[in-house]
Amino acid sequence: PLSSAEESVKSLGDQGSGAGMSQVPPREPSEPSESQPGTPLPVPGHSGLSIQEMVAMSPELDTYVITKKVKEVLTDNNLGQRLFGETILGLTQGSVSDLLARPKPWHKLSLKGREPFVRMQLWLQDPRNVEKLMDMKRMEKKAYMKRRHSSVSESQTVDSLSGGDFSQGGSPQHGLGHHMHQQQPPQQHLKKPRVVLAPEEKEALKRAYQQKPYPSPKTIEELASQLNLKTSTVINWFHNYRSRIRRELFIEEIQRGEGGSPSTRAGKASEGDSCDGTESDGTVEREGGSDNRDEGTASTTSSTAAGTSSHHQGGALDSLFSFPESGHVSSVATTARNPRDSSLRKKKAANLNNIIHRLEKAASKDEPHEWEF
DNA sequence: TTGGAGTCAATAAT
DNA sequence: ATTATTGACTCCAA
Repeated sequence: PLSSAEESVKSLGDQGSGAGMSQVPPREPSEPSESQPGTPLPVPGHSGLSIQEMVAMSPELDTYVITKKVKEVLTDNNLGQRLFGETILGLTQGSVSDLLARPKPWHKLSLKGREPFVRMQLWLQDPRNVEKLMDMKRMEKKAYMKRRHSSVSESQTVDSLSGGDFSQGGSPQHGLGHHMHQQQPPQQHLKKPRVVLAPEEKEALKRAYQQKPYPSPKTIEELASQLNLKTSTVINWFHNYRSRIRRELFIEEIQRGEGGSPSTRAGKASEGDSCDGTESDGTVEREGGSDNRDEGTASTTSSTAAGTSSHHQGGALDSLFSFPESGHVSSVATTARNPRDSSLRKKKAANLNNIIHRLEKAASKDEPHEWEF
């Protein structure tokens, strides 16, 4: 019943005040050459504007609703993330999985980050797209079967013909930028063993993170040697961890107010919370009764009413002084009260440290600089 | 250079 | 077979 896939992305204000015309890329849809700036994926039918343009004009989209719907459609039709991702979004399976499972709220996305969601929205718009994908799936299977058959009975591989098949769809839109090192030829070299951190190492890193989300190069070196890891690995770990923690905060922000049914408590006691007393958690966590919320400064109140959400207009002020994080320092300290889910509190604390880090960094700069909130 | 955003792609887990 | 996880890499802005 509750479908209403948000608003469409149509209706374009034309060139009312449209600055310059679209520069006609002298590039003819020639061969499978890599178009750099243009539109990698054809983008369904829509007028001739690139997705980039559409993304720029797109109204606010509810990424949560969109991914929910996409997941539903994919499973209902037995369509995999790989095919969907490569064909519709121009992304790999892993990226699709991540995107569908943990979509960041629209206002936190960069122009680039919004692209996949606009594509999904467009895709959902026309049911015929599902049919098309299913057809492709069939074709792939057929080709696969054929290949398997010929390989056993016939030694000859006519790949040369390269009937083009579907593969040309345009997945390699990633074009430049992936000219990894060597590996193609019979290079008996080695494929990077792919570092896999042991659970204990991760624990140690997390502990270090709690203490210092932004370790100095000195600290990083120490950690690296102590854990016997490459410095770059430690650096990458911190980059990734910060980034992923941040995203979880966004998600919790969205889920808040999840009406619906008293489904299974998404408690998800993840993170072992290996609190080794080292907490040093300066976060106050008084147990306040009322849970007063958005004061004059309404934080992103995603009225994620289960389903048929109409048009939530407001919001405009949300991302106002949107530092990487939303919410205000004071808010964080105050809101940290929420007995259940100590991990949430921990994350908020990390978030606070994050902000503090920035403030200190900025404060140490030459000029007294002023905060432009 | 540092940090953030997006992804890739190997490999874990279902 | 698919989907989930995650270290590393590219691109960018400050």
